[in-house]
Amino acid sequence: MADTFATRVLAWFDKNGRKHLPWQQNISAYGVWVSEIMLQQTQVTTVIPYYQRFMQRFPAIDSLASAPQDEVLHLWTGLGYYARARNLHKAAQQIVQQYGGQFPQTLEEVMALPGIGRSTAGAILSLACQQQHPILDGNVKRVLARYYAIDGWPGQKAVENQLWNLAGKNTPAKRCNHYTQAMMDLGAMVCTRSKPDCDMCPLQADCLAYAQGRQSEFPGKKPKAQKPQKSATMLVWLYQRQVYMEQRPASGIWGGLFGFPETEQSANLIGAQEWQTEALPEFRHTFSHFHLDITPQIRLLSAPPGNVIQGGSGRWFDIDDAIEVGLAAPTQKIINQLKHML
DNA sequence: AAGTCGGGGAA
DNA sequence: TTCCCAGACTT
Repeated sequence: MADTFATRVLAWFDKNGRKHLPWQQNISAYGVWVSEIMLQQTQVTTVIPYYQRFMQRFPAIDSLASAPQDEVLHLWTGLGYYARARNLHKAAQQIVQQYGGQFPQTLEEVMALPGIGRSTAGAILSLACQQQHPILDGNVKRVLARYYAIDGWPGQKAVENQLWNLAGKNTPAKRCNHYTQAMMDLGAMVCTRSKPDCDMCPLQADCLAYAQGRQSEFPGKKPKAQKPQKSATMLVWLYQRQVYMEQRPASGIWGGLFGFPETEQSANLIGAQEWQTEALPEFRHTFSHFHLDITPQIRLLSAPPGNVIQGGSGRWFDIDDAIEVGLAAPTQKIINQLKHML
């Protein structure tokens, strides 16, 4: 093979790579950073509208740093992995304090920011600053595991180390930004999880998986575990068109988001007030590691809630107003159902 | 090394 | 249904 790995990948990129994504226009470290965080474990088509809204509201690092956390979480509502938003917000404040609002330019400094690991740091500095760093996201893992026929699940340390070495070996000094984008595009568009389009691949000639007809065997699959099933009742205190929600603890599931009280614990927060109950349909919400069957239960109050909820730390929200705090997807779903019913 | 942390698109 | 996606952090 006359051309090197990187040369072929770059030639493919020039013809077929993605060059019109929102974060590829007027490239800045900040925009690339936001996009990389949103894109962690999240597909491009899902991210694009979130990215647009986020950048419109927070066009620069200092505007993000000075915003209330609730507003940041609000713009993350429905995107999942809310620690990403909390870390992004915290990191913006660190950049203002430690670097005068300028995004740091060394791998060590960038990796020290919350929410940024080695791959994301490499991607930002490569894409935005033309620095030569390898990345190892899901796309690159798949391309390299197939090209070199690397056995084993990349979640295992030894396999991951092997892939990092190969990623570093192939990352060129010239056009490293295009190479980084090219590897992600190749994994997303050609070397796909199922039915890879090998006839369009610039690496076909010496891809070991292709030569052996074993594309589907790489990368090795994660050993699958049975997902536990849990259930929860969400109490929807309702007065006219207002609902009661409490902010969840900063860490743990749905950290920092607002949600309905779960189980019966808030029943004793109510005074001698009368209410009517009304059931909403039960539905299932699935996390990466368990199923949650949710039973929403409306408790319709007949008198103003002014001093009804006594021990609660929550707030009342009018469902017709813009609720500018973070909400988990099931919470948003229940509110939408309510708006339809009432 | 294993567990935690969301939600949705695709097969 | 199951898999897994531009992963990082905690224990």
